[in-house]
Amino acid sequence: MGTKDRRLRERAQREQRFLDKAQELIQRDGLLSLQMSRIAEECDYATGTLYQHFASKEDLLVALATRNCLSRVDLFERAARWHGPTRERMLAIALADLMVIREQPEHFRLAQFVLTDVIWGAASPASRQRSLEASAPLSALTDSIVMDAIAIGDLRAGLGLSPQAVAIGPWTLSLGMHTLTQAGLLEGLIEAHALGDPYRLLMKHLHFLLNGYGWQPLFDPADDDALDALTARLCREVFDSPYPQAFLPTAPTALSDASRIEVSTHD
Amino acid sequence: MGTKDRRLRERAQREQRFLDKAQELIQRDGLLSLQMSRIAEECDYATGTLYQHFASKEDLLVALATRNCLSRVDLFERAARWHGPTRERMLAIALADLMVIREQPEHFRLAQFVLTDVIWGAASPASRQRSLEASAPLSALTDSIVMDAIAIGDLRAGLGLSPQAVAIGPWTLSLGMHTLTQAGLLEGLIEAHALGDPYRLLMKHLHFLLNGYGWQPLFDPADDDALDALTARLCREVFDSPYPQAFLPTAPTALSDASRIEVSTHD
DNA sequence: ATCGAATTTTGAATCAAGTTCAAAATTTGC
DNA sequence: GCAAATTTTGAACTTGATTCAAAATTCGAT
Repeated sequence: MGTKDRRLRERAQREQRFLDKAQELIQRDGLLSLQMSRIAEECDYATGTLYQHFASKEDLLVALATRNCLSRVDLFERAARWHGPTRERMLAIALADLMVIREQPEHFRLAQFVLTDVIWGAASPASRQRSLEASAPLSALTDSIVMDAIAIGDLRAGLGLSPQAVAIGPWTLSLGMHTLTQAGLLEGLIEAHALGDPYRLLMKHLHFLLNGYGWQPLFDPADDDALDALTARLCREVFDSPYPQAFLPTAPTALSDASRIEVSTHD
Repeated sequence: MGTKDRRLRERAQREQRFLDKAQELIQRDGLLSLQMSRIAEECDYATGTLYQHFASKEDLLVALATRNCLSRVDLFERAARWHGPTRERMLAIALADLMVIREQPEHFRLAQFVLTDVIWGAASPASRQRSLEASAPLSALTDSIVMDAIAIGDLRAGLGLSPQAVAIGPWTLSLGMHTLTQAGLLEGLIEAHALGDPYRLLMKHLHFLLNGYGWQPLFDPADDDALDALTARLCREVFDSPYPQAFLPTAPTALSDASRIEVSTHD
């Protein structure tokens, strides 16, 4: 029954092509102007065929976000399985996230859009389920770091929290910072108050949080040089990746009127 | 020239009515099924009249989110101007956020949706500007708490960060946690690992973060009773509000299979 | 009070996409 | 080689945002 297999394989390939094309169109024209008929057309298929794969536009978006999620697993694995101090492994996870976002900001915007109840709620339960399953490995990896840290003694057992509950802290901190950054909500603040690069800011806050947990060895985020050195080393040793330009402290520009406080949306 | 004034006032009133109705419809049928024509119709106006106020549906949504933001200012002010330790005032800000979200989860979902580049990008620059301005007072209030803390000595000056940069930490932590919670992404984890209420979890992580800053007086988040006592006291003293049910530790239910890790979407 | 200009309101018409589905094309099993 | 089963097609349908010419209202001056 090789024929059956072949057809299934071809079908799966086509699905990937659709997703590739969707990705491409989003990258080119933005999420806003993504059209189902366009995706099909540019793949030389009829619209109806596209609907054979995805029950709705929302479903397609969720599927795309899910695939993006899966594509991140290997990067996270490198971070989690790296042979280094547990605290640095946790930072490496955040760094992995960060690298992806810098390379492909649309991935994050899509994920953000998909998490919206408008989209999430309109997607089919099956798509949602698949999406949830795709992210399980990612949280499992971060959880394992916390467990290692407790086992080794880098992290005082307990804290009154399960390992999973601890892992949620850095996760939410990153998520929140990325959300603000992507929305451009920090730009006003950054200019007005010379906050420096938002990702550098994220790394600092992560260190503060880890310090708060008492995660050994403690680190002083105020020491910019040490922060740079550590971040650069992790990029190199864990990811063979150059130290991201974006992290360098912003060149001191002429400060604009400090009374101008620009932004937020506190919820 | 009272006539001109009256017309302007009436116009503004009508705009509020439109927003009220939009809010109501969202609450009733969800953001997904909000229709422009419906809003107009239920206010006994023609669709075109609605478009006299809002250039597009996106504009209306941004305007609504902006108004919600403004409505929160007084709550934040109570927190920021409360006569208590700076650390507790900062917690009160987070608590204010939390109370709003529990009372009106749609407010948060709307804000989340609006921050999406699909909506934000489609809104008019004027709407965006107004929205940014509306949130400035909120960040100004939190910033002022940080500045007070530094002035009093509760927070070691510096940390290598400006007051604004410090304030961004708790903000992002809250934002991220709310995002996960709203999306229902924690539900699987919570059941599987008995995390307890997500908002209780948020309060704990906030304490860890503040401890990480060295914000005096330090607090041990592992002490559930003390956490409850503190949270309850703040609710009462700052907001005259009863201690939210939701904060109580979840009743120990039969734990489901601990190997089942359900969720995430790490970005 | 009345008239014509200016402004505002109206809602049917327009337009844009997402979605469907009956007909056409293709594949399968015999 | 053929009929049943499956898949593909894309024009038609549907929904809902947006527009805009006509109708109604307000205004300012006489």
